[in-house]
Amino acid sequence: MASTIKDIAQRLNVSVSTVSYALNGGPRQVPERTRRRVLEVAAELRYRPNRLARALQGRRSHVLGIVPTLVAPNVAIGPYFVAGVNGIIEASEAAGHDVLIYTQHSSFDTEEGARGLADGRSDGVIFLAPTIGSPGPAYLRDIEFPHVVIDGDEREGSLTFKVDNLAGIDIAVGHLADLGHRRIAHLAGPETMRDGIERREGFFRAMAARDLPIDARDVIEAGFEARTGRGAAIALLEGDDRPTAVVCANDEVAHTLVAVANARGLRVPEDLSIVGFDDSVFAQLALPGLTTVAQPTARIAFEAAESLVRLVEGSAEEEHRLFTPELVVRHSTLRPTKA
Amino acid sequence: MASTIKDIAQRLNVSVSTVSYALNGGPRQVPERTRRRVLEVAAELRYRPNRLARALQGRRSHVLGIVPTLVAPNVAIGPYFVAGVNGIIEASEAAGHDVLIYTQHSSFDTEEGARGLADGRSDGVIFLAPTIGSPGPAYLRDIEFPHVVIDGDEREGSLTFKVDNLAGIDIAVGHLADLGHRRIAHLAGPETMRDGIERREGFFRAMAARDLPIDARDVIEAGFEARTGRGAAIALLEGDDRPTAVVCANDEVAHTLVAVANARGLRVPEDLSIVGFDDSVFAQLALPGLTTVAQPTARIAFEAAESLVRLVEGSAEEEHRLFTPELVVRHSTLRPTKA
DNA sequence: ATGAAAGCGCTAACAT
DNA sequence: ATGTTAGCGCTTTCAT
Repeated sequence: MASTIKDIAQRLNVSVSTVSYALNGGPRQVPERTRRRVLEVAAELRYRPNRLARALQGRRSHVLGIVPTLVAPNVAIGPYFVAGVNGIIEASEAAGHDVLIYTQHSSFDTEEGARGLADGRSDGVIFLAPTIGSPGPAYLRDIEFPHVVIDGDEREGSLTFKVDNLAGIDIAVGHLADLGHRRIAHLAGPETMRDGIERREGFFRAMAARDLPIDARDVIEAGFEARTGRGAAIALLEGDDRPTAVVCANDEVAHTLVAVANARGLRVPEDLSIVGFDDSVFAQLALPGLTTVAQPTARIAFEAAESLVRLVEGSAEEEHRLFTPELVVRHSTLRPTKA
Repeated sequence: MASTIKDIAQRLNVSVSTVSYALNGGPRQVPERTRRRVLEVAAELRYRPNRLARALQGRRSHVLGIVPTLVAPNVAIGPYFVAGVNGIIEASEAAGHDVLIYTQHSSFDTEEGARGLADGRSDGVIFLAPTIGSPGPAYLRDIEFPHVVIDGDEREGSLTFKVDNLAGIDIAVGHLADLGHRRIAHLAGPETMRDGIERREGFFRAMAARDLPIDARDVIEAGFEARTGRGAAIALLEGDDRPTAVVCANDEVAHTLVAVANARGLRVPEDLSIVGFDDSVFAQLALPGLTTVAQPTARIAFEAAESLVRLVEGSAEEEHRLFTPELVVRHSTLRPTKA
């Protein structure tokens, strides 16, 4: 059995409050001599503070919760998730918080499940790319539990952080159009996620803005994962009448498209130009290096976590931050070869 | 202010115990009628259980802690860490636990810091590739706090899980030797980490077992990251008298070596064969596809987490599991070209 | 059947 | 200066 401040107090014949103050160095003064003896006995007894008890009493756990998207069993392995978690961890560490990952993600889709988030174990939570209509953020807003949303809906009462998807897709399409492409396709993200919807919308707008026609066969839902994108990639490339360039919903799908294209004997970028979205760690390692719309995922998450910390501490400025993406040109895009 | 069972009890003029039993469905019987009314009022008051209080009382938090290695600020971004965390999350979810990442990693290197791990917030912790001599595992063993160690020292009193590094390097060297390479180099991992040490040791043994000489210039410490490996890669390749093949401490270093080799005008695998270690997600996407020693990182972590759960629950079998790696041959290795 | 009360380990307000 | 005590929200033993 681990020892407690009570054990220390008994050994020294002092009160628990004295021990508590000695251990914490305040707020009440404790004579140096007593303080030292407390510390000695604490070491001797291998005392370690129970942060659970402290959190219960102080109503502060110093933990930030992360609610992963409800997408797949392997969420935690995607580069987007990883970058986000990394940013959150960095910010948390700086703020003296630890990070709790709510793993029971299958249940967060119901209010029932969302209730489990505000359970005292975290001071606030971060939704990482919640699916559209997920009741979590709305529920937490109702009960006024501190939370921020990354890449989700900009609802009132929630702090939100996301990349400017419209602008991102616009520079992607612009880049391809500048190279001379006219038939440009889009492997779209899931309709169940904000980023998916906005990028698709952005594609339509960017094409329209340039008076570029969109072939009905050229917009196919591909999801956000390699696994889900394969079928769409195959469908897009079958037959000889195909686009000369593709804007993908994210890098993972873009990599898959490269692989599928290669398997079909198409060379990238000579026969097909491909643009990704995210600039995940893979993008530069891949062959060819992927031209992609870079979003500062880790920094977005970092700032979201920082805001959450402020929110927890009471300085509650509502904000909806939009981060500006940038095009990174590598080697998966080229002017179309004259047929 | 969030409502508590006390609020519910007052509203209904029943005792808190009745409410508690009604809410939890036991262990004591509560008349159906009362039970329903409790549930109604609970919903009305937006009651949600405080798991902190429950954990304090029940001495079980249902949280597994992860202690990341003390390596770099960006630990959480490496594919190894990611795979490990993913495995842990999967296992935790299945066991009904959440996952707490202890982010204050700068401090775990001292016993002082290690003490902060057994703070009641987690039922047990998982060390993910702790540095050699890190006092954490030893300390937790002393205070008998449940913990498991992945890719660390096999110390008594701790459950350990790791890949068979010696065997892994042996098949890597064997593969290269079979191809006909004789001058094989090793970009070694850090001496501060178990995997680094064992793989280096494995390299010496595997070479000796095949009567292959090792040039003193051909074993260079490169760390486990792209950042740390670059210098070593450059040093290894400078001059014309260089090895024909290199066994790298892990995939990240191998990818860096490929990049450095390309920058020097060397083609992989024609001019230089490269073997990695891990089979991280990058390995197959990279160009050329990386020949590497695959270790089931996620599964190792998964099983470690499962064992930890059992340990927490009292079935304490000491174990030191060794997982068998496998060679995955892709396109970064080839027989040496006759000079 | 159900209420009262102890106690998990801690902090801090309230004595003295 | 320091001790006593009331909670934080919950579970569970002990009474009734």
